Amino acid sequence: MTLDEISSTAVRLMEASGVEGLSMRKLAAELNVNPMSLYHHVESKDALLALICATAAERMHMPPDDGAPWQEQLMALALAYHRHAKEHPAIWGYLHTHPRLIADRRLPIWQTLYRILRLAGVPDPELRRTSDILHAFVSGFILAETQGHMSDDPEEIGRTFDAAIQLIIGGLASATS
Amino acid sequence: MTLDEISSTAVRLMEASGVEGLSMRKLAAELNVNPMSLYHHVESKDALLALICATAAERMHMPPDDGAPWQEQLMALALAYHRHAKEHPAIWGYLHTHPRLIADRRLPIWQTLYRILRLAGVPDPELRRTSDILHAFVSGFILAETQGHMSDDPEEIGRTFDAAIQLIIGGLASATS
DNA sequence: ACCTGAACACCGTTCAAGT
DNA sequence: ACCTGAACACCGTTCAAGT
Repeated sequence: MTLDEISSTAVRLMEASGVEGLSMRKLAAELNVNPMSLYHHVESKDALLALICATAAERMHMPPDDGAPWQEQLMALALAYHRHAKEHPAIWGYLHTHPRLIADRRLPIWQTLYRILRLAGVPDPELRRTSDILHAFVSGFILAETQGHMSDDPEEIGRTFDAAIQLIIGGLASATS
Repeated sequence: MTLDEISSTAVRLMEASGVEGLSMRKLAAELNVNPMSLYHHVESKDALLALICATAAERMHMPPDDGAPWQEQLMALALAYHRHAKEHPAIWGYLHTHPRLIADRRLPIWQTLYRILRLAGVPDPELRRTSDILHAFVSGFILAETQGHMSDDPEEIGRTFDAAIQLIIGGLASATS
């Protein structure tokens, strides 16, 4: 039994029945192993969830720099992030309620966001603050969506997401002009 | 033993040791009562938490209409909300991860926000969407803050919060002009 | 080094019985 | 109507013992 097997089985359980559907005991049963054996590969349940989130954040595919205006690139990044979160709702739901787990600035998401914000004219000393704000905003949106606070109609949610990003773009433009 | 006693004791436990510090069994012990007695006053733990959140949302004090420009009133509302959330971090942490619990449009927070957005020139059919976006943004910010994703320095957090609201104001201004 | 079983200290909640 | 004790079906994790 490897760490990879453990974490991919845990991901399967989460995708099947949410974070609350993942327990160390169920995970062990799924792997035909004693619950305590897991603790030889992972320090705790929290550590396992942190590992799963870190892996998901690392693997997230980022849109490349296509030379388009920053407004378009920011919209593309937001849409990619949103799509990714919707494809793995359990993991990203957990991650957005534990924002520490995505704090590592070397992650592709932050590198890409920094590049686009520089393009938008955000000065270097403001990059950290501005990227924190934008990520908090998008996190809050996705959390509201996954918790069913938004409309039930996916098209209306799409329009609302668009409007949200347009609002951010307008705000950034007015701050840097 | 009344519902009020139950919920105010539950709030005390939450403020002392977070949501995870509240259990039906500890709550019963605190009230010198059998754990099962609680279920004669409350349907479930979730229902109790929903009641606590609803009460907190209703009681939130809103800044009055002082005739100031919408930008100032929106900033004042955001600051009041932020302050309130910081004073009761456990309740608002739970509420922001369960946004359904603040969905009731009759709550003072929504009434006030609608009034200010109308002042800002947001057309009536857009009020619902725009207020959802703004609330999601502020929720995401507060969640990031309470989870320790933001800076440790309260002054820096204050500056970041200011910048966040200025960004929203700039975005609203560019959308309605 | 890796795995195990028994146990500890908890949970929320059901159910039948008491007053 | 309100409260109770015992029980059910779970948790995460510690610890001592096995190979």
